[in-house]
Amino acid sequence: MVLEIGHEADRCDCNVIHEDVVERVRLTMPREEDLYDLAEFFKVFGDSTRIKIISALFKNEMCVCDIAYLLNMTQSAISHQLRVLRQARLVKNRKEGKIVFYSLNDEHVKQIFDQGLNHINE
Amino acid sequence: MVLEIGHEADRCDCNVIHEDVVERVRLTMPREEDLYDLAEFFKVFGDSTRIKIISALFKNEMCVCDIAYLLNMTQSAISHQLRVLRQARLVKNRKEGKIVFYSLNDEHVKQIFDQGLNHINE
DNA sequence: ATAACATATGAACAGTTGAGCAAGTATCGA
DNA sequence: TCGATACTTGCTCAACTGTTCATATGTTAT
Repeated sequence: MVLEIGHEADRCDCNVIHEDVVERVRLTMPREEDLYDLAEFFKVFGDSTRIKIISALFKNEMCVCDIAYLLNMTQSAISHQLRVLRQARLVKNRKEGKIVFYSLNDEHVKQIFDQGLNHINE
Repeated sequence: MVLEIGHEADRCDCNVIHEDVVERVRLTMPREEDLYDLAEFFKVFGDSTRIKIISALFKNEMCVCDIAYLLNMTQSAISHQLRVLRQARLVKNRKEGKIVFYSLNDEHVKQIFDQGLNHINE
């Protein structure tokens, strides 16, 4: 098999390659960077503490302390996770004196959450 | 504040708790176990290698070697990740002699994938 | 049988991540 | 101004995860 210059087959250690299929697929795939961002996005959903927080905020905005109480975890742990959710733009907050209320910040979240539930319940 | 017997406020180290809100939220939340499974499910999407594999399989079924070639990774690495995807019931495979072809196994996957893309592109 | 090859798997290792602790910031009330 | 309180953040460590290497399994051709 003739490899083109610069062809990225350095690590692939097998021979049966359906070149036509691979190249066709390559054309349809999103940019590498977008796929990376997408994985980062789903990573945020991939932790049970964060999923619980998201699930809780569907019903009501809540302050950090309420969430810590609800989930029986330290305020620090919740605050750390809220930061992750904030950075992913999944939650927003408003301040009322000392108290910070968090709520969801995205319309897609509920749909993604529910479709995930569909999958695990089928 | 009076704590009920067996109340799970052991680790919460603050005082301002909106009990009514918290208890109302608690009633609407899915079972702990389902939330755990949901996090496990999203964890599978939270790795760029697996996202690339999923993204590739939208277009065509492919053998392990094709995927390794496409992503310029070792066959072993791909095989390991395909196992994760298989265990999450996201892909299925069919065997043709020595070659194993993988394809997607779920209708929700495309929707979840696309809604994730919506989020990062907004 | 034996060789060749596509894929799977186990162990090891590096890198990442979540939680707790302790210290810090910001706001309120006295 | 001072203490109390709601929250945030830096650090550390144990636990987890993805990749590689070496090896095993299963299929085909000779």
